[in-house]
Formats: sequence, C-alpha cells, structure tokens
Amino acid sequence: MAKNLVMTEVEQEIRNKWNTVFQSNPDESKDKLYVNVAFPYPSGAMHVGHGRTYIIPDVIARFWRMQGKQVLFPMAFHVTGAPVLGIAKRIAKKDEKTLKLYGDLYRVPKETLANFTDPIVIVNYFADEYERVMKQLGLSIDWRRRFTTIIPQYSKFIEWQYTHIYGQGKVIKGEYPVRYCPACDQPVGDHDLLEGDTAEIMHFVFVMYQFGEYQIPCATLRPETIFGVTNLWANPETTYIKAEVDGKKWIISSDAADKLRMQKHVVNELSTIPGTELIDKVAKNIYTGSDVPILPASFVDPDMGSGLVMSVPAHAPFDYIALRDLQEKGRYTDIMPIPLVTVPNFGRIPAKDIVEKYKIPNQDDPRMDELTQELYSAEFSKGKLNEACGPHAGKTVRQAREDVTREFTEERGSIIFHEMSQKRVICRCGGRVYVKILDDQWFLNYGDPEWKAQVHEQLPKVELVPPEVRIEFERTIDWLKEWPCSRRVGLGTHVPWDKKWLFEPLSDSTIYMAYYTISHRITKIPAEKLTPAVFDYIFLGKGDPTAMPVDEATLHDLRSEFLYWYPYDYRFSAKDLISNHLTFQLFHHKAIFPDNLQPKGMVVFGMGLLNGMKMSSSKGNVFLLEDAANEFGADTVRMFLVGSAEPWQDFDWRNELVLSVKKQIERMWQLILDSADAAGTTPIDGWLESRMQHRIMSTTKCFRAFQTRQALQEAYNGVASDLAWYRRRLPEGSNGGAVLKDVMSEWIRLMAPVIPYTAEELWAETGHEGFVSFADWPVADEAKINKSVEISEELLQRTLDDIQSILKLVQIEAKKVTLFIAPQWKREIFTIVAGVEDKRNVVKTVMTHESLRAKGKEATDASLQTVKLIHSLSPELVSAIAEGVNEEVIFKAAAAFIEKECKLTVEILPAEESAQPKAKAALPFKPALIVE
RNA sequence: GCGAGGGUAGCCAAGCCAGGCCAACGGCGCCAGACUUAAGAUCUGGUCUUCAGUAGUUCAAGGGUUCGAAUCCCUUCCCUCGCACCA
Repeated sequence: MAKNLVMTEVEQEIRNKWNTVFQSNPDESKDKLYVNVAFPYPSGAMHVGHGRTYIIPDVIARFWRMQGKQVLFPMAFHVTGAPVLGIAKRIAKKDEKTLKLYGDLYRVPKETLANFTDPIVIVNYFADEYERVMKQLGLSIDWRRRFTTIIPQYSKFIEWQYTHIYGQGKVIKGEYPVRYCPACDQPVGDHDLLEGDTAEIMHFVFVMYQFGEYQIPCATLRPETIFGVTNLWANPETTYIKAEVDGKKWIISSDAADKLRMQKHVVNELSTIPGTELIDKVAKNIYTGSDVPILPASFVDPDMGSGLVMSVPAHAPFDYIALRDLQEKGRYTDIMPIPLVTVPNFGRIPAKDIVEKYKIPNQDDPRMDELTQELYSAEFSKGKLNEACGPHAGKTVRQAREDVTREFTEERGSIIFHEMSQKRVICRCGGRVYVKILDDQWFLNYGDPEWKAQVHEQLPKVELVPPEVRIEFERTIDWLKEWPCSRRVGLGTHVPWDKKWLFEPLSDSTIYMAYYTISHRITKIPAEKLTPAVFDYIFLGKGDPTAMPVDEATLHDLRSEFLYWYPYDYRFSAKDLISNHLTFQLFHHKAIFPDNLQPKGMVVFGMGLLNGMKMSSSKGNVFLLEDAANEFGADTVRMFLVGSAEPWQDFDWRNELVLSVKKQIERMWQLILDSADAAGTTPIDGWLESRMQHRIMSTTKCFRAFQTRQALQEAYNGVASDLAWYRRRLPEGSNGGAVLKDVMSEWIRLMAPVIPYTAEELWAETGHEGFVSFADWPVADEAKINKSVEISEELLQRTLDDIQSILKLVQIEAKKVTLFIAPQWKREIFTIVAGVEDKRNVVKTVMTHESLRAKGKEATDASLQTVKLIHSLSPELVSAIAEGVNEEVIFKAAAAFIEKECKLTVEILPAEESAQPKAKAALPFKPALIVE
C-alpha cells in the first residue's frame, strides 16, 4: 500500500536490487554522458543542503540514462587540507563545542569519536557515511570509482599534472604578503580568524628623512604629499630604537622592527632613543632638500607604520588639526601648511576647508575619519599636483602617486611596508595576526596573460547553466592572479620538486574529473609504477606503451576508457565556487589537455536555506539529510528538493512543506493502483492521450534544459490535473479506459528520475519487466495529438467556470441553465478580428463587409467585445476558433456532463432564436448564459 | 567599497531576454461544500476590491518611453553570493 513506500524496508529492497547496476563501462554502441559534482570534504555529516547538490545531478543522470545514453556519474572524497587536523586536535583536547558537534549533532558513536584524534579516522568515517546516505537517497553513482585524494595513486596523478604545469612555467616562486599568526607559525585564512576578518593588508611606502647619520622612515599611503611636508611627528612617550635595517641605519619604533623582520628585512638593533630626544630636532627632506622639524604628538602610534609620521597639514585633516592645536598654544607658529594639490570645490588648503566646514573642535572628533576619507577620495579622483611639485607638477594625483612610488622604491631607498588595516586581527589561537612575507612560496600563475587569454578563448565554448553566470566567469578569469598553491601543513600530495611543501586543496582538485574515468582500474596498479610517462600515455596518448612500467594491454584499456568518457559533459557545483574552483579547473584543463578534451558544460547551483535561514553546522541550524530521508523517505526528499526551486535558485527547506510532497507521491501511487482494472474505451480517452503527448514533450524539454522544477511540475502536477479532469469526464460507473495503462506507464517513467524508488516499485507492480531506471523514456507521438478534442474540452471547462461563477453570485436556487450559442455572423467577425494585425482598426475593417455593416451598432459592439475576448485567449486557440468550432455539437454531447456537474437542467439554443436580452452577449467560444 | 544575481499577491514561486495572450502558471497554507458515525485521506469550489460571467487597483519605491509595461530606460531602497592561502 502507498504508505509503506516511504518505509525504509521497501527502499532497502529496491536498493539491493540496484546494487551494481549503475556501474558504468564504456559501450561503443551508445552515446555517453558524463556528469560529475564537486566532491565533498567529509569532515561532518551531510545536511539537506548537500542533498540537493547531489540529487539534481542524479536526476539529470537518470533522465539521460533513460534517453539511452551510457551515463557516468562518479563520486570521490576530497581529503586534502588542514581543517580536519584542527578538528582532531580539538577532539584530543576534549574541546566541548567540538565534542558536542560531533557527538550530538552528527551522532558519531562514542567509541568511534574516541578515535577521532586521528584525522584520517575522521575523513574515513564520514566518507563512509556519505556513501551510505547517498545510496539511501538513491543516487545512481558508480561506486567502484570512489577514491580519496590522499591515496598514493591519486598523489601520482597530481605529481604528473604539476610536472607539466611546472614545466610550462606556470608555477612560480614568489614573495607574498599574507596574514600570519606567529604563535601558530602559519598563514591564516578568513575562517581561521577569531576577530578582524574585514581587515585588509595595506601597502604603505616608507618615505625616508635624513637625521644625522640615521634615516627616519615615515609610512604613508600618499607618497606624493612629500612636497607638502612641513614637519614630522614623534611620540614623546615612546622609546624608539636605532637599528640597522638591510644594512642601513634607521630610527623606528620597536614594533616596526618586529614587523620588518616578518617582512623579510634584516634588522639589527643598535641602541634606543627616547622620543623626547627627537623632538624639536630637525630632519632633512631628502627629496626636496628642505629642513623639517620634528614635533611632539601623542597621537602617533608606535604600533603603526614606523612609529614616526610625516605631516602634511594642507591636505591631511589630522595633521592640520594637530598643528593648529599646537599653534593655538603659541608654539611652532612659524610653520605654514604647504599646499600641493588643487582640487575642485576646495580652496588652497583643503584640509583647513573641510575641518572648518564640519566645525571640528579637536582631533578626537568622531567625524575625523569620515572627512579624511572624503578629502582623500576627492583628491585622488579629481586632484592635480600644483607648481610646488617640481617635475610632477600638473600630474593627476593618481598618476603622481604611481610615479613617485616607483621613483622612491627604485632610486631612493624606500620600501613597501605592509600593515593590517585594523590592529585587532586575532587568530583562533588567540594570538595577534601580522603581515608576513612568504618568500619561498609556490604560486600558480593565473595572472599569466597568455594563460588567461587561452581560458577566455575557451569559455564561450563551454555551456553554462544558467547563462547569467557567464559574465561572472569572465570577471573571475580577469581578476585571478597568482594563487599560492602550496602549504606547509595538512593532508595531501607533496610538491615533487620541493618536498617540504604540500599542494593546497583547491590546487589538487582541478582535473580529477579525468581521474574518475580510470580510478577504479588504476587503484589496482601499485603507485610506484605510475610514473609521469604512464599518465602521459593514458591522458595524452604520448610515449611508447611497450616501454613503460605498466603493461601495454592495461595502458591501452585505460587510454580507451578515458577517451570514451572524456571530455566530461556537465559539472555541477554551488555558485560560490565560480570565483575559485570552477574557474581554476578551466585553467588547468587548458594547460594539460588538448582542445577536444576541454570541459563541455557547467551547471551552477543556488544556496540552501533552512526555514528561511542560512544553514550552518556551527550554529546548529541544519537538518541532516539522513534524518530527512528516514522521516519522509528518500523519494519525498528528492521530490521536494527538485520541486522547490530550479537548480540555480536558492531553496528553502521547511518540514511542513515536505509533508505535502509525501502526500503527492502517495496520491500518484493510489491513482495508478486505481487504474489497474481499467479496460475498454471511453469518449474522453482521446483527450487524455492527446494531453499526455504535450506533457511528455514539455517534461523532456525541461529536463534537457536542467529545469528540473518545471519538469517536475509538468510531469507531476500537469499529469495529475489532466487525470483529474479525465476522471471527472468519465461516463457514470466507468473506471477509465484501457488507455490508462499506457498513460500510467508513461507517467511512471516521466517521474522516475525524481522518485526512482516509487517508480521502480510501481513499474514492477504494473507488470513491467526490468528496471524503470533503464526503461525507455516516453516519446511523444504526434499522431495522438487531437487538437479539436482539446479545444472542445477547453470550451467546456471555460463554460463550466462561467456557470459556476454565476451560480456563486446569484444566490438563487437555480434549476436550469440555458446556453446561447453565438450566431454565424459573429463567427465571421471573430475570424476577421483574429486576422487584423492592429486591433485598434477592427471596427473599420469589420465594416468593410457589406453584410456586417448592415447589422449596424450590433456589429460594432460585437467587434469590440471580440477584441477583448481574443486578448484573453492564446494565439493557437484564437486561430483554431477562427477556423471554426462547432459549439452546438460540443455542448449537446456534454449536456449530461454539465447537468451532473452543476445539478441543473441544460438547454442549448442558438442565440438568434431567443428574445432574451442576455442572449445577445453570446460570442464565439463564450456562449451567453442564463441561470434561472 | 568592488564584482555578480535578485526583490511578483499569506508563503514558495512562474512570467521579464523577444511589451498586449496577466489579476498574473503551479504548489503550499487558509476558507467553504461533497463523501464519512467522526477524524484523516480524497474530490469540488473559493482565496486583492467589486460584480450575473464585469469592472477597478496591483507585480520593492519613485520617475520616464509607449496607444499599451510585472516586462524596456533612469534614480532610490532592500536582500543573496563572491572579494582569495580556503572547505
């Protein structure tokens, strides 16, 4: 019975029967279709959001399989990386939150959890869980091909790939400023931060001032303001240090010294010097040659830049106010701001203008940051350097900044100094995060213009679903630059030419879709035999197969299986991977494979919500996929996830909505059981058969276009509502004609990709042999489409609607309804109006017909009413009506039906034979009605 | 801030690219009726306002183009995703 279907035993039974049937091998007699999904990182249990990511591709795979394709749908597990190490560590430390997450939410058995101190145990456990739940959901995966990214064979594959990419000069060594936690001795990513994830790395220029035999560097983002420097600021409460930095003598704060060391500078501390000893001394602006006094300023932060600041009071509001405050106390009154930039809408001293405009009383005013930003932006976008700026006079600020920076760093001993834009950037370990320069880091050079150009050229050949994401891919290709591809810690494959590094997770998962094609066979070969030459032969067809560690026959097999499946047809992933993984894989395919083996298509998913909120394991806002499958049944979960939104849209899981999907499946089940004894023929059979052809066509079309939601709507709601009308129209006592057998067989197949368990069960129950999963997809038969019968049913439905809306309005005990059918001359008008392009001219056109003009105002009215009616009908229907519909015959045949439906006696009359004023309202396809 | 995508009736969600088939597909929820001892399930109808099957006002807000706009253009507000050492 229907209700049993969702019970796990029945599913289990079907699952047992499926067992190995989805294992897919090359079959030269069939076209192949290769779909794959971004593989999961198994560090926790799957929730319903993950579910959709794998169910949609499965639905597509099942659809095409029934279309006769040889379908490959593989799955593997991405185990590369560091997160799981952290998890293991936290479990070892008995971290409460982590134990709760894994013990309570993911329900890992106690004895297993105890072993989670080993990261490998964690990933293996969840990989098994993933497979089990994926199987429970009926995913038609070829599980022989499962692997993890840390098995030796896969590592050999990665080594092979990077041997090529490195050989092409696409992996480069370089310097790179990163956020870094000295306590962990590791770079930190966004997710490693406790605090300060919005902070950016700022790039300052150290501008040098001569101070005796020492130099004083001042950090600035606006080096061109060197022309307007009036003084330096030093903090009298700070003790500075004298140090040798890269062999030069500098005065800096000790914080700055530490930061410089992290940024690859050699710093030797010589002695200390209190801030007070600097104050009121004079330094020399080595660029302009002018003397600049050093003034006291408590606002100067030793933990920012070099701890010494250059002052440009004409253009920096902070400097302006600091100087103003001192001068108000009668000090340093001889210092005048030196303007160097002219900006529209500002006077000669913009800092003064803006400070006065906002009436800023002192430098602690909270508006300071805002107005500083305002002035800086105005100067950057519209400012020009004035005559005080020597060789740079007349340049835009933008240009001058660039030129001055280059000149300073290349010729005048300046350096670029990196600093976080906020001080409070805190690592998960609790330590402060700094900027560090990594200098022997390996990078994938996605910035290489030639490589970019190749990918740009390839992209138009890739089918993208939905098409709107194309532009995002374009932008990503442009935006990508060097990607650090190596890490010091984590699981994964070592960089073959520099073993102290491991490949970073995104970098080792770029072309594994190719590996799937042979993964089940290659695991049988010892890894040490898998030299780059072996892979060269398998994937590129290069080299002499008789002279390799692997025997020729095996190599040949692997090569031909790869060529059978590759290139892949569709890759599925959520949209957040566009800006990295999905674009990376295009780069790598381009670098490794020839033009005929490039990715053919990608389908990008929206995100998942749970009860309107973002799903998040750490916040506990998740619904585990397994729980959903146990509670509602796999088919219900599948149908809900497919039906709630198109793949590329965001979807929202709500338990109360899922329940009604379950009822829908049960309804289908019931309808099919009910039609078991259908036999003979009924007058309405032709209509149902005709409608079914449309449903088949549109379902097919939607699945082909990945519109799984729309496809389901056609396949389920469409067919169900047709069946409802069909049953309504059946003669008294009839349980339906034999046509139902065909219809139900088609319906089961249309639904099979979405609800495979139910379909499999019903397929057997309705007496079919074999698996519906491999049955032929229904094909629409044009010959079964009967337009005229569809039109007469439509006329009937519309008229019934009209009768019912009148009945509802009149509130009388009605006994009888009279249908007045429009006269011939109104049909002529309809035909004329239907043919008129510009509906504003209908009356004129109608009146050119002698016989109609004779009708006078009646004809005018009828024409206008017809225009309105036509606007409410589909074009196909309009042309069908224009060709002529015999309403009288239709209504006479359906009179008994109308009587039964409305519980009224029915009379059908030609409108012209009645004196009733309402009869005049009759139009073609819209009889006048009188209820009495 | 920058890049991309969105905002449609109680909720989810079609339509928008190719302006009139739109009071706006479909589903859910809710209301009423039928069936039933009853509940559930199922079926039928209703669900902006108004009304003998009509008409009026709607498609984030405000302007504009057009005979005509949810659909095209401009402005504003709000939401989602990405912005990089990472799953």
